[in-house]
Amino acid sequence: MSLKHAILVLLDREPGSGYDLAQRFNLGIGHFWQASHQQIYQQLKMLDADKLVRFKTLPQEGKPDRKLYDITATGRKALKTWLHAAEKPPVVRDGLLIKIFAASEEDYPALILEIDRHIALHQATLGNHQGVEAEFLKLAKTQQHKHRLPYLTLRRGIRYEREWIEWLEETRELLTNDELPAQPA
Amino acid sequence: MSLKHAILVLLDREPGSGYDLAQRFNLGIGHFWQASHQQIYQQLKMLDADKLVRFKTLPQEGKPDRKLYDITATGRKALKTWLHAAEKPPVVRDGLLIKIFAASEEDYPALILEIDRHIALHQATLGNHQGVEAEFLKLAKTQQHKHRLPYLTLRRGIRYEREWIEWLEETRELLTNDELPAQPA
DNA sequence: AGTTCATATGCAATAAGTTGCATATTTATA
DNA sequence: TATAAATATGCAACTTATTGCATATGAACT
Repeated sequence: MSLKHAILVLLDREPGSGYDLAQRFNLGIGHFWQASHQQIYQQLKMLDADKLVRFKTLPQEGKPDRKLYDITATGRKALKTWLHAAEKPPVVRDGLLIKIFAASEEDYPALILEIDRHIALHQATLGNHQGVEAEFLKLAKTQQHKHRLPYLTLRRGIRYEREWIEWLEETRELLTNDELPAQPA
Repeated sequence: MSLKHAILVLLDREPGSGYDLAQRFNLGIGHFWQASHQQIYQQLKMLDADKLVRFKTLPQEGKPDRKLYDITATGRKALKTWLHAAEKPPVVRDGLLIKIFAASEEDYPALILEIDRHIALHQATLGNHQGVEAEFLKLAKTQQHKHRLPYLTLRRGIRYEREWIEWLEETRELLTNDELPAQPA
């Protein structure tokens, strides 16, 4: 299961609490893996039961105690094994495409509004990604080299969003004018 | 839930058995929704309980009886309502990207083999999509117009696969030579 | 003074998807 | 002649993810 390994990867880079991990999922690797804090806490508990991670409790005032998790040697071994195993490409399940597939002309106005909404969402995500890229590009070449692999995955995120926007804009145009595409995809 | 509505969409176009639907998922709309036969049978049962579909049993010899499902008026109404509701963009969860993110140099050879495997998978899918597109392009313009929306979703599938292949090939190249990308994404 | 946000963890119920198994025949392939 | 593939439906167990709720405080906003 990949969520477990995503957590192991993050903890391998730097120990942290469930809360920390939730932030790293959002800000650091959200372009290829998303997880809610509920899911993260559940998985940390299971990873602990399997001895792949361990934690020490840091008492705090007012707030619940922080549990600082760290990967174990067993965890590192499991991670390495998983890293060398075959991975299935993700299954595609896209509700918006069902809607576009199934629409009739009376649905076009609503659909175009929905497409606009999605364009805005993807543009926002793209903007975030490009912000992160800009930070990376400011680094010295040696630092860039150090973070090259995360950067390669970010490039995938950027292109994914860009591709979405291009397709959505083209599709919006074709729906508006009820036309066929001028060329093959 | 979208799987239910994907089934309603297919039944709205043409009644069919669970088995038929599984084929249509594979061959017709697999580029934006995938479902196993087990899942389809489960959902058909629930859709029937909710009166969104109904079926008649067609006795057969040797094989189990075919249950020919059809959408009901209630089902059509539910479908229309869903079609006009907002849809969240699909969450991204990609195990291969975790692996690339987390790899160290000793993992590169295994990773490059895995990337090659994924390139082949995406190329096969792209080939299938392009075969379907070629069929579409052979049709007369009036026929093309009739199937324009499914074709627009297919274009998305084609570009998705193409984008994957481009990124995988570039990434493979950069990993092989341990280089940084020449330009921003 | 009241609301929202950030910090920090968690339970419980439900929904959605996967995996493995079971049955039974016909037709095509090696 | 044996094996696999296509036809046709389904149960059961399990895994994975979502949704809603609960708690408790400090800081910042309105």
